[in-house]
Amino acid sequence: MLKLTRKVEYALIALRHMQDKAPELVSSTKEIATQYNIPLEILAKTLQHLAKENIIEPINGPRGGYRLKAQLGNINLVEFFERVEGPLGLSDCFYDSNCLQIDYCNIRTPIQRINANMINMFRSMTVQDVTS
Amino acid sequence: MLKLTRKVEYALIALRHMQDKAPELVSSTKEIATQYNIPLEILAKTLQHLAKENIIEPINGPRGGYRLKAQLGNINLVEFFERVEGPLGLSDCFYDSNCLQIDYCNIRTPIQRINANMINMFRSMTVQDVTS
DNA sequence: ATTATATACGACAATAATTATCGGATATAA
DNA sequence: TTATATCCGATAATTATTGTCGTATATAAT
Ligand code: SF4
Ligand code: SF4
Repeated sequence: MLKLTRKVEYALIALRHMQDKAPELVSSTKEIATQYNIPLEILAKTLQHLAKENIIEPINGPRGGYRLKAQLGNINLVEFFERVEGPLGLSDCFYDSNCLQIDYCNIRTPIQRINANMINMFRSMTVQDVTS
Repeated sequence: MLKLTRKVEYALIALRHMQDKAPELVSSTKEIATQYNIPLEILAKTLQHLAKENIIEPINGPRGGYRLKAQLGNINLVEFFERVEGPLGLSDCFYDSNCLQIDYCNIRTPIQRINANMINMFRSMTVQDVTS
């Protein structure tokens, strides 16, 4: 409960890896997968996803890879999580309404309050807070 | 990602239900399951669990059920989540160490910092904040 | 041009976590 | 004695997450 997914962790590991280099240098999927012991194919998908989101920039061909494109300090963690994993919330009912209890639920309002606290907390941090 | 489990939600719904009654009145599993449209057997397990944790008190036999035993204002949400669902953390490595990346991970420290923020936030609220 | 290396991407498979069900026991008030 | 309720282990179903495979495309180096 309340855990990050591996995909988010892999993304953060990769971003920090790129951040640690001079900005013009590229990092290949294989290089990152090897260094951090991450399954190559999954990391590849994750990086493709980050590229589609314009967070990193792909360089095709041999000696290719990715390098940072976005300013990590401008992406707060809520935005980042949602761009990587989709909608965020302590309960489904905040972005989807097929909860069987939704019409009778007596905790929805208080949970929403707590959810707002959590969202605010993550929004107060940026990806850079993880990669530095 | 970052969602509560149904079990936790069912527990909170039930606790709020009990809290809304005079303290000496009992609530049966069936009564709660019906009113909130929760699968009976799952709710039963959940309430048995809460009883073992001394959060509610079981009354056996016909006209039985449960009533509140603990002071909900004394149980913070971290404690509650952990008593209902086990150890809490944004990543496994804070309570378990079979993460394949653990020896190479470059984000463990910052994630731990963020985890601490999250834990502090949940610790600053009590079950009563949900049930009132 | 050819080759080797790298990303791109859809479809699929395996695993793990969560959620739900079943069967039969014990306690007790009426 | 009976009906109602909790108790509890075992198991099944479902869903979410995580991982794999095959093939296509791009491009730098030779
Ligand atoms: S309606 Fe209530 S039970 Fe359903 S997801 Fe929202 S908070 Fe949870
Ligand atoms: S070691 Fe790193 S990758 Fe593994 S669980 Fe901890 S933070 Fe996540």
